[in-house]
Amino acid sequence: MGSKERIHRLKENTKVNIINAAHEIVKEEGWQALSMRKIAEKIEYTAPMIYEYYANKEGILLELTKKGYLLLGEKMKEARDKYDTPEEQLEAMWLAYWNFAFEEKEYYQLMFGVQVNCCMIEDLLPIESTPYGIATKPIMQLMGIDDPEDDRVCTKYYTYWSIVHGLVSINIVRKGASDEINRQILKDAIIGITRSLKS
Amino acid sequence: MGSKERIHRLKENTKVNIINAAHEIVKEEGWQALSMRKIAEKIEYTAPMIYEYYANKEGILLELTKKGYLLLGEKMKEARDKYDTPEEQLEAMWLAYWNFAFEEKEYYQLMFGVQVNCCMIEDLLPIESTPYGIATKPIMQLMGIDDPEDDRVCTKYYTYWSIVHGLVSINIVRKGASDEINRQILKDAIIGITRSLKS
DNA sequence: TAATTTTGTCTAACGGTGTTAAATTATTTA
DNA sequence: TAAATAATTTAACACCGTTAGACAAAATTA
Repeated sequence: MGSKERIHRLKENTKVNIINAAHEIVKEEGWQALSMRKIAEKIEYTAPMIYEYYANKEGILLELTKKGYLLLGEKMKEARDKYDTPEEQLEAMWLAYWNFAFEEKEYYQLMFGVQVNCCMIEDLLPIESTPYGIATKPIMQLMGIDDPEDDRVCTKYYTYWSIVHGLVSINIVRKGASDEINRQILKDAIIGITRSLKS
Repeated sequence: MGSKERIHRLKENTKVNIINAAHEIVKEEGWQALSMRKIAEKIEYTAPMIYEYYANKEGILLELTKKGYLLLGEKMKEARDKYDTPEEQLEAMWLAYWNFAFEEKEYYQLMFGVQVNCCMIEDLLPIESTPYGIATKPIMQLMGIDDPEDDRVCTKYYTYWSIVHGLVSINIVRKGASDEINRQILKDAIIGITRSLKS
C-alpha cells in the first residue's frame, strides 16, 4: 500500500505549512495581525480547515512556542560547544540568548510575553514623576555625578531596572517560584549593583 | 452661571468612571477580557458613548498607563523618604517597585507589556532542551554542586536569566537604547554573577 | 413662552475576529 | 458502478472596535 503513509506525510506537511504561514505573517505584520483567516489564505485553504490540524489558535501558538524553545536551545548549545571552561560557556550562552531575542524577536515575544504596545511615557509625564527621574538621583549621589543624562548614570539605572523587571516578568508569567528565592535574588542583585556604584 | 462648570465636572466624572470601570474589568477578568462594550455596560451606557470621552480603546489604555506610572512613582517616593542614605534609598525604592508589580499587577502588565499566555513549557519539552537544562550545567560545575534541583543553582540561574530577560524586554518595548550601553550592562552583569558563583 | 439650536445618547451597521455545524465535494473501498 | 469515508467549504454564531445617522433632551435664542 504505502498510500496511507503518503497521505500521512501530506497531512504532516500541511501541518507544518500552517505553522510556517503563521510564522511568516507574524514576521511581516506582528502578533496582533495573526488570524486564522489570514493563515488559511496563505496556505490557500479556508479557515475551518485549520481546525482539522490544530485544536484552536492557541494550539498554533503553543506549537510555535515549542519551536522557539528548541531553536533557542540549539543556539545556546552551539555557543557553549565553542568553549571549554564553564565561565566562558556561561558568557557565550547568555550572549547567544541575547542574540536570539533580537534575531528571532517574534519567537522571543511569544515565549516570554513581551508586548510592544507601550511607548514613550516620558512625553506624557514630567521626568520627576517617572521611576527614572526618581531613581537616578541617589545613583548620581553615590557616583558623584551631577548630569542626570550622563551615560554612566543611565547604564547603572538600566542595570538595576533590568534585573528587577526581568525578575518581575519571570514571576508574572510563570507564577510559582518561591518567594524566598526571589527575595534572595533581588536583594543580592541590588546590593551587588549598589556596591559597584561606589568603585 | 457656574452651570458650565457643573456640567464640566460631570463630564470629567464620567471620564474617570470609564477609567475606573476599565480597571475593574481588568482586575476581575484580565486584559484580554477588556472591551468597549463591557466598559459601557458597567457604567450603564452604550459603547459609542465612550468615544465622546476617549478617541478609542488605545486612549483608555494610555490613560491607565499614565495612572500606573504616577502610582508607581508615588510608591517609590514614599519608600525613598523613609531613608537618608542613597544606599538605603535605592534598596527601598527597588523593593517598592517590586511590590508595586505584584500589588498592582494589571498596571504593571500594561506598563511593561508582560503577557500571561505562555506557561509550563517544561511539560512539553525534555529539560535538556530548555535553556534551564542547558545553562545550569556550567553553573553547577562552577559551584561544585551535583543536584540540578539544588536551590542555590536555581537561584543563580534565575539571577542570570532575570538580568538578561529584563534587558531584552526593555530593549524590545523601548527600542532605541544604545547598543554600546546594552553590551556593557550585559557583560558587566554576567561577569559579576559568574564571579559570585565561585565564592 | 415658543422656536431653534445644541448636546447627549442610542440604534444600526460595517468589517473584522475565533469557532462550530452542516452541506458539499472528492476520494477510497466494496 | 455504488456505497462509504474523508476532505473541504459554506454559512452561521457571538463577539470585537468603530462610525454614521437618528432621536430625544436640554439649553439658548427670539
